[in-house]
This record gives sequence, structure tokens and C-alpha cells, in this order.
Amino acid sequence: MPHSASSPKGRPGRPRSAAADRAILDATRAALVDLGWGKLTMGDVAARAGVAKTTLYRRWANKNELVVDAVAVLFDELELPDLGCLQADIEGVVRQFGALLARPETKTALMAVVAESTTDDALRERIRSAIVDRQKRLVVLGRERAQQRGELPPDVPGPEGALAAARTAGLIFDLIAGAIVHRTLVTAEPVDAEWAHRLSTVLLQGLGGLD
Amino acid sequence: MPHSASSPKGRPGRPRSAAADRAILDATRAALVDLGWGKLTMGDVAARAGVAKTTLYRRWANKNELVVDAVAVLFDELELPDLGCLQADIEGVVRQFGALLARPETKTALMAVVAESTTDDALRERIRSAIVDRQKRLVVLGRERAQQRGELPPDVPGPEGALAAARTAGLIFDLIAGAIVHRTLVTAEPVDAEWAHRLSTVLLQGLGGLD
Amino acid sequence: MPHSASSPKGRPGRPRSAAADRAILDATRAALVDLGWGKLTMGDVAARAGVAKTTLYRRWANKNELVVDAVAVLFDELELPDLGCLQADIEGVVRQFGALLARPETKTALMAVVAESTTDDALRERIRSAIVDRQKRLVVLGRERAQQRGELPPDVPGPEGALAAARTAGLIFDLIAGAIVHRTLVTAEPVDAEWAHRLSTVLLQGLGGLD
Amino acid sequence: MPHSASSPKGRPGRPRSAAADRAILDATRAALVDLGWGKLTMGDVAARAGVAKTTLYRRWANKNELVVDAVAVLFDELELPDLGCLQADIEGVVRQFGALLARPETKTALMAVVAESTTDDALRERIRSAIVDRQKRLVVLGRERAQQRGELPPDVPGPEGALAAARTAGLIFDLIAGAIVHRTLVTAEPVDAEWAHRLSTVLLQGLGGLD
DNA sequence: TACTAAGCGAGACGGTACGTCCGGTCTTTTG
DNA sequence: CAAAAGACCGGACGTACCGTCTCGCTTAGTA
Repeated sequence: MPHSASSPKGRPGRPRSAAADRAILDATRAALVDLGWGKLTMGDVAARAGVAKTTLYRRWANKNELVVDAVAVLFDELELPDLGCLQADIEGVVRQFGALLARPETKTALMAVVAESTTDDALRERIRSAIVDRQKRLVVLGRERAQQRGELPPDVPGPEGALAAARTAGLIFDLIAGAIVHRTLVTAEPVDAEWAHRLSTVLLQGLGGLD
Repeated sequence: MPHSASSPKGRPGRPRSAAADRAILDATRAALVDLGWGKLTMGDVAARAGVAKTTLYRRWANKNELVVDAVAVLFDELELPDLGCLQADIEGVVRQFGALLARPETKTALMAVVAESTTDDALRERIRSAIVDRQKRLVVLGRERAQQRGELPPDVPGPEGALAAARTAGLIFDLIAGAIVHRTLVTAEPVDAEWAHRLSTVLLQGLGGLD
Repeated sequence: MPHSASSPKGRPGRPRSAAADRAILDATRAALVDLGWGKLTMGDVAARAGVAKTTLYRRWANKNELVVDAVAVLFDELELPDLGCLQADIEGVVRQFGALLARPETKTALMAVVAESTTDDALRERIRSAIVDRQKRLVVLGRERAQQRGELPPDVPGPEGALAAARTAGLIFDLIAGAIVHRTLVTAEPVDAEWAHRLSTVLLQGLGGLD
Repeated sequence: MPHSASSPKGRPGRPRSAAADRAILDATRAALVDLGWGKLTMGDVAARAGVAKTTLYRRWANKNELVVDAVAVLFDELELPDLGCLQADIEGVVRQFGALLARPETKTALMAVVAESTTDDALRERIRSAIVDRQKRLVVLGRERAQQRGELPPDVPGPEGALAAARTAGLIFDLIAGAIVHRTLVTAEPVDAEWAHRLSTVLLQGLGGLD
């Protein structure tokens, strides 16, 4: 998602190199792994990508924008495979997310980007739209599937029902994502099958208590 | 915790100024609030503290060490007030932690420090010992209190019982801290009384399901 | 004479700014007059030149190199005007050199640079090639003119004659330059017409005594 | 000549260590040889002397004062031995001065101190009184001896005679000292017996031509 | 086929902060 | 008191990046 002129067609002049785009994003992720956010430099990314610094700045306004774009795509690989029952589905996605965060590139990328966002509202917004909100779909999808299977009661109809559903989805998202992130980055212990099972057990059991 | 020579007594030469220590740490926290990690500069901290840059470097080897030390103390204020029942205790600590993270200084500090730690093992260890582990005591204490009240069954005696208890404490810590951090820093919505209540409800209900 | 890549043609990238070169050298001379070698700082020179400090360091490796280059050109203005007879020629060049060293920029520059060279062989070589050797031409030229006028006997032919001529030229150069420098910088009295006359008289008279 | 309190006797308190004085001056000369003026640091001198920096500053107000004092004594060893005739006397003192300046400590010291003086009038005055003027006695003494031997005519009596004598002495001093210094420090070739002989020849022959 | 507009590599540019070093002062304890 | 030790402030050092700029050259589409 480099910030280019809008009309991709018929613009005069030499077109941007798609290969450069790819090389830059790959180089950014590689540099992030090797160096972390703080030590990553635009010059180094350019050199890794075999590209001039100008080519970076023609596409992204600054380091933040570039890194967020380079990182966002990493989180798109999460899926909710249908494993037959809600608990299995939850465990599956927990393990997936845990595995994702176990990779140094994603770990570094996520934390760096979130940290930088604490004092940069525009960046925070970009992160939310590019990364976080795209994953909430997993919670919504899992809930729908469970309702179809009869494991969860259907939504209360009407606006207050929808509101309650949204609130619960938000809580679950914070719980799952937060627990995984905390275990990975702060506690620094692995998200293994056993831990995923215990987490999903607590969640399922606990959610019953929310009216 | 500046890295000073060990023997505080009878060393020859002019002793380090304790006032400078304090001024520097205060200035660091203030700068962190105003500027965030990335923009914070040693020169600025020195100027705020009314101190020469050399005085900073005499005490801390670099920015990371200084900021971690400046930040660590902020998390010591968390307590577990006895509110009569386990749910109230949990809600209380959740709200406390939420309020703590709502302050810009703590929010910025925590994330910055954690992010930096993803590529710096020494820093990660320093964080864990200086910040994280000191808060696990809250979970342990809450559990003991609830057992005394009869709200939770006593620990199974023997080593495997202790192990199970430790594992559960770890899960709870990740769940509570993770959810609060995630809500505050990623979802960017407040930890209010209502959310704290829902979280504690899920937790209490869910914990019953673990064996 | 900034230390740049050799080929001035067809090099890729933005070319060095010639205006910056000039501004820096001018600023260096000005700073040298105002502050002297010891107090001269690269930051100050950069500020006077309206240039970033990096631009200085891109061209010169350090203060010494910069100042020598800035100073060297000052000594190129010396000439040997044909005043009709040898004594007048000598007096002319003595007065010229005296006037040159009377200017604070040249005085400061020369001494500073020579002093620094006493412990820096590379610097000494740079000075000799950039400043000193270029002035020996005056002695050689004056001798040739006087021989054409018949005021001095022609060189003895053969290698030993050339050697003797070179030795004498060296002695004369040390005598003239040394006396002027010493009077200006150590004795700190002016090189006026009368002193120039007395010096040239001693020299002319004295040179007759060499074989 | 450290700037000490005036009364050396009966002062209360612990007396200054004379050993420290000597150690400091020796260390200063040594440091000057090793490092040159520019790189010489007070801390280094103190360390070499096995003395605290405070002890330096208690005796000398700053680097300049210390170095000039350390250097001045070096030039006191010049003498004018009576070799029987004027030319031999001159050659003798030329060789002596040449040998003196061949030593790195004197070479460095003299130039450094002179260079620093070009922008510091107080320092220049201190140098003149401590170093230069003390050597003019050699010229005056040589002249007197030659007059007693009948090699030079006696001074013209009266004030204008004295003035002329002083002027000539000044010229000779500038010529001799200047030529030696220039050859040693700029031309960077040795003052050997042959060169000394040629210099004295030119001088003696040339001086006959004055009035 | 030439023209034109933009992309591109290279690298200079003005800034800003880094972490180090030194000058000269101040504050301790020890003699 | 002096001396040794060393902390202190101030300020310059030379380096590293940032994000911008100016070159000469390449690569399209349009005339």
C-alpha cells in the first residue's frame, strides 16, 4: 500500500517498479528482525533492497509508514479452520496466533509498531485499520459458526442485542489476543498446545457466565 | 538503581549527588510523557534535570538503561486491597492497573520498553526482574486470600500440586495483564468499572473449569 | 583542495557545491583571525559558512587539513617584481613578505600550522608541499635575474655547481624567511622599509663571501 | 615559577610539595614530546606526575602558563664559550642552538608556545620575558668580546651610537635565531657544522656592509 | 522517431542527536 | 591546611541517520 498517485493507468512517465516495492517490503521485514525498530535505518533498508533511498521516500512518507505496511501483511495469514466444535476452533486460532508471534519478525514488528503508536495518533489509527480490526473477523466468524452448531444461543434481536454481542466480541478479542501477546512478549514463554487448551477452557467456561 | 561502584561507604573522592539521581529520573519520566521514547534525547533529559550530559552517562550506559530504571518504579504502586470477596478483589486490581496504564507516562514507558526488549535480551531480563515479576505477587496474594475465605479450594499438597498452582497463576497473570494492556494500548478503549466487572466475571467463572 | 574523488567528470550523484567549498575556506580564515587555532571550532566554521558540519567533514578529515588548505592560498600572492637591481628586488620581496605576515590571518595561520606540524609528519609534508616549496621559486627567480643583469656570476657548470647553487638558495631562503618570521612573530616588531634595507644589505654583502 | 603565595616561610598548614613541582614540570615536558601541544591534556600530565589535577591548578592558572614554565628552562642552557675569534663564537652558538632545537621537546615546545601566543598578548609577553629576551644577551656578549679583541670597531659614543648598536643587535638576533628555527622547523633539515659555517660566514661578511 | 514526464541510482545537503573527551571547578576523605 | 580522588558543568569532538535535494540516466507512453 505505498502512497502513490491514484490513477494507476495512463499516467505519463515511467511507471513505478513493482519489483522495487516487493524488494523494499522484504528488506524492511528482514531489517526489522535483524536490528529491531530502533536500529533500523532507511539507508540500510535501501541497501538491502538494492534500491536508492529516494525510491523509498517516493513511496512512503517516513519510517513509520513503511514499517507498518511491511508488517501488516504478516497478520493476514490467520484463519479460522472449522475443527468441528467451538473449543477446538478457539484452540486452533490461539495456537496459530501463538505460532505467528513466535517468529521474530512478527514479534518485533508488532511491539515496535504498537509502542511507536503510543505517542502518534495517526500511526495508531493506521495500525488499527491495517492490522487489528482485520483480525476481529475471526471472533465474529467463530461466534457465528458456534451459533449455527447450537453451541451458543443466537443473538438477541434488536439494537441492544447487537450492542451486547459487539461488547462481548471486544472482550473476547482483548482476552485472547492480550493473553497470547503477554505470554509471548512479556512472560516470554511459548504458546504450546497445553496452554492453548487451558486458555480456551477458561474462556468457554467463563463466557457462560455473561448473561 | 544507577550502575555505581558497589561500596557506598568510605570511597575516596566526591560522592555522587543523590539530588542529581532524583532529578534525572524525574526528568526522564517527564520527557517520556512529552516526547515518547523515539524523540526523547539524553541532552533534553540533562537539560530538564539541570545536569550535564556526562552526569547521565556516568550513571547509565545508555538511553535504554536509564528509561527502564525511570519507569520501573511506576509499577510499584499497585496493591491488592482486601474488598471482602474474590470478585471484588479482582475488579479492584483490574481497575487499578487500568488506571495506571491510562496515564501517558506509564503507557508510553511500558510499551516502549517492551518493544525495545524484543531485540535486546539483556534489556528483556532487566524488565522482567524490575517490573513484571514484582507484580505476580498480586495474583499469588489474591489466591491465598480467597483460599482463606473458602472461595477457592486449598492447594493440592505435594510438588505436583504446587506446579499446578504456579501454572494457573501464570495463566491468570497473562490473562489479566494481557487483556488490560491490549484494551488500553491496542483497542485504545478505557478500562472502566463495567469492563472490569465483565472481565472478572469471565475469569471467576472460567477458573472453575480448570480441573 | 578538499580531498575529493579524483574524476571530476561523469561521477554519479549530486556534485559537491563549489560555493560551499569557497564559503568554508573563507569562513575558516575569518574564524582563524577572530579566534586563533585553539579556539577555532568546526561548528563555528560551519555556522559562519552557512553550511552543515557534515559538509565540512565530507571534504576534510579534520581541523588540521581544513586549516592548512585554507591558509595555503594566502601565500600565493607573493611576487618578485623586477625593480631593476638585485638589492631592490630583495627589499621588495622582504617588504611584501613582511606585509603578508603583518596580517593577523596569515600570522596566526602560519604559526599554528607549523606548530601543529612538529608532531604530525603527514601535516608537515602537506605544509611543505602546499606552502613552503611554492615560495622557493622566488629565490631561484631572483638569482636568475641577477645573473642575467651581471650582478651575480653565472652558475658553475656541472653537477657540483648545481648542488652548490641549490645549497646557497636554501641558505638564503632560510635566512630571509626565517628573519622575517622571527621579527614578526617573536620579536614582534614591524618589517618596515628601513629594516628591509638593512637586511638586504647584509645579505648582498654577505653572499659575496661564499666561495 | 609556579604562582604560589609569596611568603615561603612560616605559612601555616602543610607546605607544598617541591617534589610535586618537579614531577609536574617533567611530566609536562614529556607529554609535550609525546603528544604535542594540541593533544596534551591536564589530566594526562597529572597522571604522569602521579599527582591530582587539583595540584596542577593550585600552582598554575591554566595549560598555557604551565607549559610556558615547563619550557622556559630548556633555553637557559645556551652559552657563549670563548673560542678565540668572532666567527668561531658565532658558529659555536649556532650549533648549540641547532642542537637544542633538534630535540623534540624543545622543538615542539617553542613552536607550540609561539603559535599560541599569536592570539594571546599576555602569553606573548610571558614568552618574551621568560625565553626570548634572555637569549639576546648572547648577541650583546659576543659583540663586546669581538670589540675587545679588535675584530669589531668600538661603539660610536653617544645616544645615537647606542641606538644603532641596539638595532644591529636586533637584526643579528632575528637573522641567527630566525634562520636556525626556519631550517629546523620548516625546511626540516639539520643544523650541521657545514651549514653553521656558511651562515656565520655570510653574517660576518655582511655585517661589514652596515654603515 | 522524437518528445516528455516520471522513475531511478547515487550521493551531497542541512539538521539533530549520539556518546566521548577535556578544561577547569567543587566536594569529599585522608594525611 | 595540602593532597588524592573523583564528581560536576559546559562545550567541542567526529559519527550516524533523517528526510530533502540535485544530478545524469533510463523507461515508458504520446506526438
